[in-house]
Amino acid sequence: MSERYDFVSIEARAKSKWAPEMYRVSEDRQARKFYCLEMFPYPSGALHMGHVRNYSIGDVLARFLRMNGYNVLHPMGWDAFGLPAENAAIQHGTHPARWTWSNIAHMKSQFGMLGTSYDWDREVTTARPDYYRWTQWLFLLMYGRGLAYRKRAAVNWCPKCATVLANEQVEGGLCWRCDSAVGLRELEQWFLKITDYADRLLSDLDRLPGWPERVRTMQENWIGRSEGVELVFPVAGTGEPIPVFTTRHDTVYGATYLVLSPEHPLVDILLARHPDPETAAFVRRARATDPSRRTDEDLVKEGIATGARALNAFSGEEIPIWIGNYVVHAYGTGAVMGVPAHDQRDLEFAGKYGLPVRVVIQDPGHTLTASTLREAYVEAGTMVASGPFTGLPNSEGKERIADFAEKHGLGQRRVNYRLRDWLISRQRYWGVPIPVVYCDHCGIVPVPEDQLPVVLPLDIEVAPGPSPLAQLDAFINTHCPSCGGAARREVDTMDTFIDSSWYFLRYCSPGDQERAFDPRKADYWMPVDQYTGGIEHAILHLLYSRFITKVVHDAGLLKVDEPFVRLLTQGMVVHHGAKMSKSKGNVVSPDLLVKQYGADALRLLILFAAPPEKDLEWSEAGVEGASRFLQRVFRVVTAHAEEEDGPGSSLDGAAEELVRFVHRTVKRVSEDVGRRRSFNTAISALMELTNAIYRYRDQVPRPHRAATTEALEKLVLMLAPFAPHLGEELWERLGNKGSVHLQAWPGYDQHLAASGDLIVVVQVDGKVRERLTVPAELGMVEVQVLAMASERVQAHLAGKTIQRVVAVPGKLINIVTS
RNA sequence: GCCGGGAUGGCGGAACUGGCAGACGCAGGGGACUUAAAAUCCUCCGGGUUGACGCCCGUGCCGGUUCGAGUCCGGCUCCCGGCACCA
Repeated sequence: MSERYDFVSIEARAKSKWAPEMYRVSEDRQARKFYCLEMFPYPSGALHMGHVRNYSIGDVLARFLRMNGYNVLHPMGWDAFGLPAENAAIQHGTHPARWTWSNIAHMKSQFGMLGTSYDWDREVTTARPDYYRWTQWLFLLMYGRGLAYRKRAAVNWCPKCATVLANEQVEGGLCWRCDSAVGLRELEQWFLKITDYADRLLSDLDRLPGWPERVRTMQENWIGRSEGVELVFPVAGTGEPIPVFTTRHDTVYGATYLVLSPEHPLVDILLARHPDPETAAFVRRARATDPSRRTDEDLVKEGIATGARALNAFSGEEIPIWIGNYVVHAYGTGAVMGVPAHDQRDLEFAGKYGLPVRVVIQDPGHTLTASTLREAYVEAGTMVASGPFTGLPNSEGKERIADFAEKHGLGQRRVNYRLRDWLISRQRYWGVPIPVVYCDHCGIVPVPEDQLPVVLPLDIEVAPGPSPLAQLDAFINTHCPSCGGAARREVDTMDTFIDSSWYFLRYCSPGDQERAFDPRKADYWMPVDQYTGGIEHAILHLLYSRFITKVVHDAGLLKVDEPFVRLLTQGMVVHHGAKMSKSKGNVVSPDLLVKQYGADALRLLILFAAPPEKDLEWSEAGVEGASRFLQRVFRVVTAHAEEEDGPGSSLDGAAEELVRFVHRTVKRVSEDVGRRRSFNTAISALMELTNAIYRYRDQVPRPHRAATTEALEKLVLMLAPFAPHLGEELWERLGNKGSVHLQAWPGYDQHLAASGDLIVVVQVDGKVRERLTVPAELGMVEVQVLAMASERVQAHLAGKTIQRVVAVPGKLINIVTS
């Protein structure tokens, strides 16, 4: 009666064997370092399947690289500030801190359950003063470098979260967290000048070949660089300059009007000069439209003439100035020139309001006429009706007009970005206090570094409505660090994305009391060699982290200026075709699965079922398959271990073939996990090896002892990163001492892996007609002779003339007939 | 509209540099063991055709390059993701 695979006791035994110091690391300049990082979780309550996937990937890599001799930094922590804690506090009458700490405790125990290999000595928690003190320090660093500033602006406001949001956190006009429609509010808020870094954030994407194309493209789109010219149109009569940004300055002779955004400062000036109730009403209405509807495609393009005119210095004409609801104030200069013939939007606008259309770029194919133009012509062509530039190809005209504008003070070349500065103020309690006080005498005064942290008071009541900080006099009232007089503290907290945009630096020296991170240690560990996390952070967290890293680099505190060398964005875990969520009722609990099948089976399945970057459709049957495989491994190792020791039968052909198979598998798995990060194929290779071992043992009366031991030991070593508990158990049962996770990754003999019999395909005219099993050492000339001798091949060659023979060594022979 | 990614058996997927399409697993059919079941093992499993050996077709669609295309090129269709009155 053979023993069954009892994962409950095996996993408990393995865990009891693992000491915390097993994965503890320090800087070792002799060893090759590897920083293996997974996005730390928000402590929302419990780990879900998405987490299991994320952290299984990271754990396999960390264990694999450790076995390969790397000094692996593999830390974990908690992105612990955030709104859900406040909402939970309101709902359940608890405190955000208590809710957060208890979630962390539970989730940490779940990590233990999964058997992940973290250096827990490096645990960071963003909501603890020993961490957020340095988040505040980072803010001061940026303030000192002119990268943090306060500005009154119309900002995104989520009514449900009762706070403002950064542009990146508004998705299609809706709040990224709660999907409420976002409105606009005119508020004075703190911003970080990420736009100063727009160019570098864009161009340095080229230095990230280890990132998925998809993510780089998304960041590229988000930054939205466009090259053009800012042309100045003076107001006729008064001469006030109206700069407009355009990428089509080659069409400037076709500009027949200007359009200002409703928020443009000149609008109020012109209105004051020529009061008109209709225009005033239009402006009021346009300004009140919230941003979610403003960028709506269905928004009707509307405008109104101001009556004022501006000079088109190129054509010498005076053209009307309009106000239009479709002009985005925050982009460019908030004013555009209207060229109906060569811009679809302008053509529609001109059509609606009877503005003149003038063709200035001619289609080389067929001649365009302004009166019959139904679609704007936006392709390349020859410039016409464009003064001295007439006759030029428009691409050349573009350069000439830009040169001309710069020479005559009519405008300048400019680069514009879609990216906006990062709004970081949040009208919420559970976050990092912005370390600033407001003094009637001195104005905005940053809290000096030696007075950090500005502690978030914990003795508060969280209730719906405004942040409790804003009502807490004991917090608000303070002294000015500069003049000592009475002053008020900033009551807003920081966007929690700041917390997570530098945590990878803190992991390098988590206990440092003197500074955010020790540069010597950070320079050792950074950059993160492999970062794993969800695609949903393609812009948000990943762009912010790149920005902060560059700032810290520029401050001379860090050698690297890109944080993540290689990025793996894992796909979602879906169930019944939809992302798992409580509201859809399709959630599968990892705890339950661990109870039913064990952590090893769960980890194995989640890596086996799909390549890491693809979405994974959850299947209950799959986990049974994974469990079945582990049982097969368990049974064969146990059977072998129980067999009498001894030489077994001699090293015959079958045993030799097994050894070759082992070496081939080690090669495959090493490449799949190491170079390709292809865990699903690595696991399938391990399954094939297991099948081969079974086949061998069935084939011979007494298996060759050494060959079988080698096969099983290597199988167990390679399985260990995926199924760490079973790996540990079986390593011991094979008679080995010490943890399997501290062993060296098995090597393989290149020659052995490439030796043995192989199958060469013989084609006639590209169609497979024969498969020859030949020794790998056999030359292709000999193989060709065998191929020609084949009856089947001969049958297909009957009556044909051989024209040529293509031979691919070790693979195929193709006999081509005429 | 622009940009990026994708489409392979009943299902998840494999085929890495142009060289055996469907590895590995799931589901299913048949069988062995068993009083029976579970577990385990063996076997079949893209379509058509054949008594059989085989032969023909087949990687979203149309065409091309090549001795040879799931893979490369051109043109489409559909799906997913990002951006979008950004001038």
